[in-house]
Amino acid sequence: MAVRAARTGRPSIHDVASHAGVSAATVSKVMHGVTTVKPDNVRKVYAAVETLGYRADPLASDLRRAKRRIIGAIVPEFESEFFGSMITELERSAEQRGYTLVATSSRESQDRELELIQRMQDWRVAGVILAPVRDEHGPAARFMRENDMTGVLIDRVLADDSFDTVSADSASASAGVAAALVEKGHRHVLVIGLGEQAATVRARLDGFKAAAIELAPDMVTDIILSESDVGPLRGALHDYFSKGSRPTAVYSLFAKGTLVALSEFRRRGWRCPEDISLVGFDDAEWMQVTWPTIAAVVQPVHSIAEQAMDVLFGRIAGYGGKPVASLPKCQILMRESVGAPRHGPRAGEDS
Amino acid sequence: MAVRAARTGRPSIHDVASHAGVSAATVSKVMHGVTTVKPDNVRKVYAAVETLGYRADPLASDLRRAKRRIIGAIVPEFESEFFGSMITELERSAEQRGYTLVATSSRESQDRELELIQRMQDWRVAGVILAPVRDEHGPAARFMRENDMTGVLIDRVLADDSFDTVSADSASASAGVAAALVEKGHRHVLVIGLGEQAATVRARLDGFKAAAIELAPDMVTDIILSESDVGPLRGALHDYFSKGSRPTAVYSLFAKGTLVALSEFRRRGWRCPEDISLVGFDDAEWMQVTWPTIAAVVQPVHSIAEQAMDVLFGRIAGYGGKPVASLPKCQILMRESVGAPRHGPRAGEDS
DNA sequence: TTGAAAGCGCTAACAA
DNA sequence: TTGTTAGCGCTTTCAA
Repeated sequence: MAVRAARTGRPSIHDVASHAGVSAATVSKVMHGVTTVKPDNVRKVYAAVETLGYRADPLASDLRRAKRRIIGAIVPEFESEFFGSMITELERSAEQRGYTLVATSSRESQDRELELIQRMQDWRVAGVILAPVRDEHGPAARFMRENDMTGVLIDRVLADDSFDTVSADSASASAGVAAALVEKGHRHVLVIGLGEQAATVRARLDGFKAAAIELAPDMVTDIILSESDVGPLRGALHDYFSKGSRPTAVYSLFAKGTLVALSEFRRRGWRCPEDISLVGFDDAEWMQVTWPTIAAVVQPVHSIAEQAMDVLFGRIAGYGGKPVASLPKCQILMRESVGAPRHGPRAGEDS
Repeated sequence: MAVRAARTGRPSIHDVASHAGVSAATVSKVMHGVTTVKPDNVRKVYAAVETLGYRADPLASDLRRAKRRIIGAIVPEFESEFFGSMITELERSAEQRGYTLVATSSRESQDRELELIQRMQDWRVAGVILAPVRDEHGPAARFMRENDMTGVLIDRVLADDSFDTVSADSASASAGVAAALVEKGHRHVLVIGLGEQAATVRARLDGFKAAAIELAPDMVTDIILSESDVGPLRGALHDYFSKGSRPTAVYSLFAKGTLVALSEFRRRGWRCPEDISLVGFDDAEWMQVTWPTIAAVVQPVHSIAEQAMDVLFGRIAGYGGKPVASLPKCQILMRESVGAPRHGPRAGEDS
């Protein structure tokens, strides 16, 4: 009796069957807890499983059932704390339900985003969590629509009428930032963002402007949106200050922007918050240990992941209601980098 | 003629076959570029593929070939820049060779590490890149050995005689740090690390001590190793300073330690580098934009990933030589957080 | 309560 | 040059 299959070197369900003196079908039943198997056979099967070290091949099993217990995830990058913890949470949640998460990175490329969603489709994943590069109208989302894929859109998205969406309530977070800045006395704020992230930029910008105007009608809001990449933003920001613009605070709509702003301040010898205040989207561990500590909008990563998976598995189970749009709230951590505006020239400036 | 398969809703190879008026085998041949197919049939198959939007199911294909074009990766966490870029690089490299990377996180747990490697085995992946929680003797590596899995160990590992290993040359990097600190005039350095990461801690520590003693025989090296977690380290570090120890520099052997050190300095009102110098393993984007900029050892992420994948695919291709141990070099960025030791009491200290 | 048979989507051997 | 046949490892009727 061959104890091991010839090809893979691992015992198959047939090896277990012959070892236990039953059929493969019976083994399958035992493995799935079907109760109509004679107790004696159940025992024999378990014994065989034990001695052979048998473990089912989930992919072969999925093939037959025509339903893969795999959830695909596509995020714009792996390098940030935000998406890193997002993947961690999604993975945990998927595994809790007996699924495996296959996480991929679009590396901020819409072309790659499309390739990835196609691969997910090729893999016949049960569902997809897509964090698009730009917004809910990107190529991947379109592909999902055209191919009736089941999935949920997260992060850089607004409400959509084909898919459920979950994203931080950027608008209200921005309103909170505006309120905090106004309260400190700021009346001239520079907002920087990435135009590429169409969905969220709009919400964050509108939320800020609306609240600012309401709370301080004399508020001046400058805006720098870099279309494609972070590089141009760096230049635009430098030009902006070089032309003499002197906002008392900068609000960055995305994580890298906060770094770009800090870098520009450093270049000019400006200190936070003495010379200029700074607050940005996305918290990071380092922000609470540096000098100064950096004020940040904390996105509810856990809630986003949890809610996204909840509705995704609802859809997988066949729920057919209209798409829902969730907007879990952010938290604002006003740290040292935000102070009252100073009067008079900054460090390194002539009168 | 049924254009779509009943079960998955997607056309199968048989749909293409009947649509093109050939057999499934012929379609398969065309898809694989076999040249013994009549040009006319090639054209017909392509046409059918086009109109049906056919794409092969890679998992079904792999099942039959008894070889999955999947590489599994297990890293301790997704949240750090280091492992984030590592996954990005591994993914890129795997895809270049026509494989899909399935990345998972052990969340710094050895139990989970074992479960994950078992799942990789269940999935019959072609190979595994394992970044163990602790070292090359962990449960996952043992499982790989016992089950003849093909894989490569990276990061927190030393040379191994079952598996190829790739990790940054921690010892020489630490020697470089020692040299730089000695050169600045430091003669009392505190080194902090995580005992849990047995493999790298040893190399980094030994490298530092050896070089320090050689370059400055009067060097005093204090060491705090927190066994399990970062939490205890925080306490130990606080106690250490509270007891009056006054090194002029701190060298952190791991990324989080750098944050813990900064946090402790902040708590005491000490400034870098005026009151104490700081240098740590692992660079991060924020380190070059904060005040002060933080000195760091930059690990060669790209090289590690590239070399690991090179040797992994060599093994997959059947190469049977003895395991190799690669040690790509680190780069040391000595930034503002490292200065000459000051004389006299620090800020906030009596006498 | 069981197992033979069929088949998920694909590929590989072989005969024609 | 092609199609038939026989599976990969598993599940699922369905007849016994």
